[in-house]
Amino acid sequence: MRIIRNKNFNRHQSEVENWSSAFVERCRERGIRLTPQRLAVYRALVEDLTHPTAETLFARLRETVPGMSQATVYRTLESLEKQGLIRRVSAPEAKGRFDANIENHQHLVCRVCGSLADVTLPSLTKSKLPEVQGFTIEEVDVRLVGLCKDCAKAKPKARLKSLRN
Amino acid sequence: MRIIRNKNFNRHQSEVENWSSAFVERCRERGIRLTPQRLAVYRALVEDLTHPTAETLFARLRETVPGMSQATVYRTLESLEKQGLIRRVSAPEAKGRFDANIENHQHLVCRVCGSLADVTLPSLTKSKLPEVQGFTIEEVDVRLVGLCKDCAKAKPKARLKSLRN
DNA sequence: GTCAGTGCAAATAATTTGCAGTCTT
DNA sequence: AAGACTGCAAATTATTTGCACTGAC
Repeated sequence: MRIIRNKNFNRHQSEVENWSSAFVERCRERGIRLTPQRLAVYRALVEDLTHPTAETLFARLRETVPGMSQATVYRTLESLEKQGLIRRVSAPEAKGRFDANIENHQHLVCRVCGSLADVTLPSLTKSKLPEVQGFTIEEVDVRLVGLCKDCAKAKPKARLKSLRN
Repeated sequence: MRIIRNKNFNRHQSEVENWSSAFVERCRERGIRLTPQRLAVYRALVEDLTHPTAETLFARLRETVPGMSQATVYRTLESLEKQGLIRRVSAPEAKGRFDANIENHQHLVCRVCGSLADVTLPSLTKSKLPEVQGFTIEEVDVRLVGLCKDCAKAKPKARLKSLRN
């Protein structure tokens, strides 16, 4: 079982460039208007491997892109998601989290600190889509919920605690 | 591949009774205080198979339980979740959805209408937890995203549309 | 009697929307 | 030039919190 996981929080600059130019190309192909804001939002998402929220992205973008507005970030993320150019990751904490990686992969979610990491489990990824009568499955979204290394170290009895509390 | 799915939106009354008394018992065992409100919230969740939001539950409860407050619903759901007596379902629409069924099962999420249905895929359910270095997996949460029967009928070209839009 | 649980109302957080103006194509 | 996209601010939606009171154990 081979695990692909990024320990760093930022993607390599060269990769960011690749992703961005691929993005520009895809937008052109599809006739999606390419504004500086849109590219900036996409780029910021590509750079950040922590699956940031819309708010987090906005906080960063407002510092680098003069006049960047909250609404634009929200609208852009929504529209890119519709285009299938980015992905929204299911985060049951009622906060949207986004991911520029639209390849099939899974997510590790720490139930203590809420951290979200990518992981690729070939066993899950390669298996074909299951079949369910009366429902057209297009995508399988797998969240592996548990304890990240740090939280496992820090709170070995977290589960017991939470049950008692 | 055996599919277990409920077509009705409400659980059978007799089942509701069973679940409720099991709940009462578990609370007693664990020393969790059993207030009428708490039982009412649990019961309302058991009755409703649509994986309702906190708001939806509150809307119903306020009609039947005099004086039931919003805060209580939110607080109760949160505490029952911590106890592992109910489950929060990952709904990437940034709205919490809950489920009284804590057995291992998967969810069908329609990307058009947002409906959420239970499904049990033995192939996924029976397979043992995957292993990932440096992360303790406690639970695998699988969402099968696609089109429900109604939306597949109504919008056969929904995907194309959304790509264009 | 104790303290976890509750109701109410107000606060905070997260996201969306209206509208006038701007910039991509 | 057309209209998709943006900024700003206000509105809405979702969830949380403080505090005084109540009721389960």
